[in-house]
Amino acid sequence: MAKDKNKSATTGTHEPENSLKTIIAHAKEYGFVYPSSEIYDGLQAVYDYGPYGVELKNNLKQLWWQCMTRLNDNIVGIDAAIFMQPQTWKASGHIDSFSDPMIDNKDSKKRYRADNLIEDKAAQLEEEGEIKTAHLLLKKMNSLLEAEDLQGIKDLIVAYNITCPVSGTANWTDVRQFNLMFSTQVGSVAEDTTKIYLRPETAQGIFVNFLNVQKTARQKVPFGIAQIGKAFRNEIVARQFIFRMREFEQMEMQFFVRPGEELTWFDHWKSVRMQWHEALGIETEKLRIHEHEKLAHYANAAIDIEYLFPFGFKEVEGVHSRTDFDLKSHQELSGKKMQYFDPEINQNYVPYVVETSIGADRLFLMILCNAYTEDTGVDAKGNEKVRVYLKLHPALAPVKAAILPLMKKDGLAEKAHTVYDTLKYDLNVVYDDGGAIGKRYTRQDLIGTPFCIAVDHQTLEDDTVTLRYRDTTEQERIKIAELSARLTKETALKNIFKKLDSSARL
RNA sequence: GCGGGAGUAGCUCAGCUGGUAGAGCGAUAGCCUUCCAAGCUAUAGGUCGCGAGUUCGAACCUCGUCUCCCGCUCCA
Repeated sequence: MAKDKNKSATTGTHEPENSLKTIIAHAKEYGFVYPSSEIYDGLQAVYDYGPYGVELKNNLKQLWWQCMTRLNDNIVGIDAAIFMQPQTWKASGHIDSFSDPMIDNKDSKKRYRADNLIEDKAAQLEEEGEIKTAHLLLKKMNSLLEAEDLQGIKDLIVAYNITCPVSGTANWTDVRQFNLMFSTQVGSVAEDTTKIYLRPETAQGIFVNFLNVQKTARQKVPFGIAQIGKAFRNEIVARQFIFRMREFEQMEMQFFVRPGEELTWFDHWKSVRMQWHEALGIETEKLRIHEHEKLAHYANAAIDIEYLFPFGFKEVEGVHSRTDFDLKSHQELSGKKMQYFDPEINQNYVPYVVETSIGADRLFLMILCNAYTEDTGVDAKGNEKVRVYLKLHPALAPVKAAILPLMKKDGLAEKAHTVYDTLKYDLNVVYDDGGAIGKRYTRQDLIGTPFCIAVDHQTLEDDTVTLRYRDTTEQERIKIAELSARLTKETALKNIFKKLDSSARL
């Protein structure tokens, strides 16, 4: 990309609008997202939220939480621990499927699961009539896998002259274990420790609590459990800013239904969640549904809701029909019944589960990308300039209003402080009297503050102020006494979720 | 993991064939100013990503390393 030597932060033309670089730079410059431990060069795929970032993220979480638990009287929340008894991950399949021996071919640059390569070779040998050799190979492989002897597996691949299907060569790297779960240990004495994992998804905390919640919240199937919490995955390649992080936050809702009714509910949640994204103000053209062709081991139907990020359509939320896989395997491994007695049909069963799972960080990124706006106009001197602002829904904006005295003198600052004081109990507002008022308006535009309140000389006479709208920069005069009610109304989360009718009853 | 590109002040960048760092903007304080990054004055800020090496001398050359971006790969 050609560099423009005359570009500056204020005149604006730089990377194409909405390029990921622009978003990252804006997020860092204006206090939304910083690289983690940046003074030490950061840590790959880990980020921290700054003062405005955390406000925006909290607003998003709150919106999701209220849409789930308030709009649906049969959805309740929990907050489960990040650490769980390790058996949990055995039952969920994460220990088996999240840890694979991988090998790369140096010529074709292709990566394979080492065990798959060997199995393919065995199948080929069998076809060629070398049944004994094939069985011996598999036997060797299994004992090596059990012993976690990665070098042995590499040796086996070399010994049997297994080649890359693409390049045809046997120029392999070493076999490496890619364990996608982070582990640590409980217990302070080294010999006495137990290996535990940082949860790779929040869902299992819901499943293991299924009966606790059902009984104590006196819920009847169908009902749902919602949770917001951190999850951790040791991604091999984690990139694209906060899109794929090693530590991330999920907002999941597991909806328990009668067996056989799961696909109806799956369709229900699919459309409810899609409506939710539209209610946030995302244009329909930037959203799409991706149907899964290859289903995960636990699912019998699955879709992703994708958003058109600067780097293409990518998943923001998943809706999965997880069948009774999770509850059933917990039932088997723990020996505890994970069943519900349904009085309507007089039957005991393991409920089926429909899951909605959205990444809070991905949602945040979607909202940020979608809000970032560059308008070209002219400045006070008549030069062309680019006005950058975040077109955030007022209910989501980190700061709801800024109170700005036109000047510091003539008692305007003092008056503005009293306006600030009347609003601070109801809303996240800021006071700013530094520099010219135009600069202060711009500062607020850059962080997406929907309203600016200017205190001028007329205010001293009649107790009115001007209310400036971020998107149009237009102003209206309003009585100070009416401000609180007006702003509270305009910035209420209710404005978003009252558009939704997601009642989870059919 | 592979290939390509990048890293100098908060931001955007300049810094010639090696000679111990600059600009604009921003920030802060004051003055001025009744409304969209205005003006004047002053102040703060950088072991040139980090570590080695070559050299009398390294932001600049060499090697290593970390981080980020783009493409592929992988992954939910």
